[in-house]
Amino acid sequence: MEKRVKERREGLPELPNAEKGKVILRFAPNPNGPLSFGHGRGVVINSQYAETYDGKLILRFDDTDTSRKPPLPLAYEQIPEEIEWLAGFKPHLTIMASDRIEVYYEHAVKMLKMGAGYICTCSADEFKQFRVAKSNCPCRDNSSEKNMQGWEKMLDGTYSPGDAVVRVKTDMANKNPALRDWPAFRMQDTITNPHPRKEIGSKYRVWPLLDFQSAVEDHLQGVTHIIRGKDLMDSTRKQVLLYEHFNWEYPETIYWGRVKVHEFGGFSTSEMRKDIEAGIWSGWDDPCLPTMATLRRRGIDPIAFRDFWIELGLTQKDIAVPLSSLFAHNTKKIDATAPRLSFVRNPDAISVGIDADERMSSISVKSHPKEDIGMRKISFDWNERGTDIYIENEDSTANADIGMRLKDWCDIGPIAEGFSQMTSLEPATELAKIHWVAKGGASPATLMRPEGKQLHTIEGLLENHDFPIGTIVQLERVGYARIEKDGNLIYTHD
RNA sequence: GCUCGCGUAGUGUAGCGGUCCAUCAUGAAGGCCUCUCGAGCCUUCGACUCGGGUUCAAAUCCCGGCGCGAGCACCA
Repeated sequence: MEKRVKERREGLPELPNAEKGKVILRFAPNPNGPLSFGHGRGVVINSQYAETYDGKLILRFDDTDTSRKPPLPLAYEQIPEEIEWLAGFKPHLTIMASDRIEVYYEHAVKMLKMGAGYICTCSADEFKQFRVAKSNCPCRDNSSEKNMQGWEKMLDGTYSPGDAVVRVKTDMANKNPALRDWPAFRMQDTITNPHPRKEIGSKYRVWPLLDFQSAVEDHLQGVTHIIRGKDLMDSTRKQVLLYEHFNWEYPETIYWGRVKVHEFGGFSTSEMRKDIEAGIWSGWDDPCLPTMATLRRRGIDPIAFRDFWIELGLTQKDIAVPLSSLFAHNTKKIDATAPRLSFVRNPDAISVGIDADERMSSISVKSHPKEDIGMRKISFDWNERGTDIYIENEDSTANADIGMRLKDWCDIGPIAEGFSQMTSLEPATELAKIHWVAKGGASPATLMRPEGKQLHTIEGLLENHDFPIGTIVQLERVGYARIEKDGNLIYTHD
């Protein structure tokens, strides 16, 4: 009997009805902040499919809410960079919804003239009653002339925000309440809350809602496949009803479920923005925040982040993943190129006694135990008794009675009054191997280590080095860390 | 309340009627290797939400229950 090994599908599943070279995908974030951890999924999945099918990826800024989720100017610049970092290429086309308001207006007018939509002057509460009761609101019977008059009143400011909306006619008896005559346009007070893009500012009073804007734009751009969260399933259903009015064909749509990262409970872009402005966080790349900027800063490899998302796949299950899953991917990417370096926390000065004939001016240590990525040199200053080093307090107390192995150098005997005699250059296997730095060969540095919403700042002595800013190193017996601009360290992961 | 969706080892996934006493990764435990508590290698552990039905045959199809999540915003 032979055991058959079943073929296991690798990577993402095939896209339905996808023809190589003709696939058009889009990634449509709200630029109310730079990209978050969760946006990574949209970037990775869409860009991966674009590559696989030799298709196009459109970046669309859905910036149509000027008051609740106002766009952040910085985001328009940072998001494209973040996409390029993660996807490995620039979007083939970038669109801003705020540039396309008049196009949406044309479609609104078309819809009103067709009798497929109407101006509704009911309040949100009033309409809710109709929605619950499955009955038509009085505005539903407006003639198209009356609707056009209403539309003009919205545009010219006769109406104020809250007075009127444009609704898409579906069916008030639709068994899914979410689909009943849904709103397509509302008014916004752009005098009080101008759109942050200067060229838009207070130019428009009437703004499309996502379901309308996105639906029209997807059609106009020839989007063939929409990949979105399953919380948008009803959005798809609303849009399909709109497409039927226009006689358009809706793109293939694929959904993913909700992802929660254990370590990051309860962060939203709006909340982060508020807290950054309040000074709670140092910026969008604060070590504690679940943003792509922070991931980059902490030394997460973009390929590892891609692998992480691709492994999660495209299921509609709601999942909760630990950050360690991403870290496992990252270790695979960075370990081979991460130079080893010693970082001594809670340093204890130890004087090491060495006979004069065994003193060398320096030793050379491999930067990586397996890979050939160079050597580092550790120099010593000698005095009458020997030389001074620092080791972690925890190590010196734990091993004071028996001595220890100074990794890559020598064994030392028991420590008494800050002094220990070197016993051998060759390692005695029974001794604990600890890391250390030479007195003149290290400089004070801090290691920033985020733990949930807490940032721990660990002081220590970092072995001297000449690695450039941004190098990801492995601190012996501590973990991976990235060298920051000021020479300090930010913790990557274990 | 109405509507929609999901439910495979601790976690995440593959499988989607027989080749499944169910894949792979991660995790945990043990071992090997190694001058790091890192990497690598090996072994082990561990799952089809429940109940009916259809069928010669169900993780896979159907119905119901249960659990979880989402939508019903003049947010995206």
